[in-house]
Amino acid sequence: MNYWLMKSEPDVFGIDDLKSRKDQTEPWDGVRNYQARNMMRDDMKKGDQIFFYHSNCDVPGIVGIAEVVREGYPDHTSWDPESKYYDPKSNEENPRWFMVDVKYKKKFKRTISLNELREHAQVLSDLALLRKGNRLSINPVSKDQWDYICGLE
DNA sequence: GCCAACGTTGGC
DNA sequence: GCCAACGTTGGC
Repeated sequence: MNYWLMKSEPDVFGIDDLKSRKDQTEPWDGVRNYQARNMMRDDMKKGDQIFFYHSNCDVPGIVGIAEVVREGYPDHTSWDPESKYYDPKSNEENPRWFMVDVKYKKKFKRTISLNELREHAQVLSDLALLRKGNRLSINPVSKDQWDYICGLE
């Protein structure tokens, strides 16, 4: 099993939004970055665990856990001209962008903030999230990192 | 709102 | 293939 961290802006779609969705499940659409696409298309498997990260907000940090419930499939918003994620270079015959479905698992009692994670830089030195200039919306997390961060709650 | 870091685009 | 210009991300 693999572990991931996925960023989302709580003003747009936060963990409470995921929890209140039908089946507590949502397609992770709108990702328009090739590295992130490749991870969703090739690497994220059913049952993989996900840290749900809130970005661009008062206290950025990990707020809970989700799970991959459907593996990579074409992101149909990419060929919908009405969608804000529309990409004229993508179409149904030759989809350029992919997504996975994620399901709510739990919300942490408190936010494990980016600042707090930085305080553990000794242990989490390889955490992609903490690397300078990291803007990837999906990051791999090792099992050790996963267990350690879960222990912080 | 600012700005550093990074990705993408397109002319050459 | 280079690189300047531009757009986006995301912390602060």
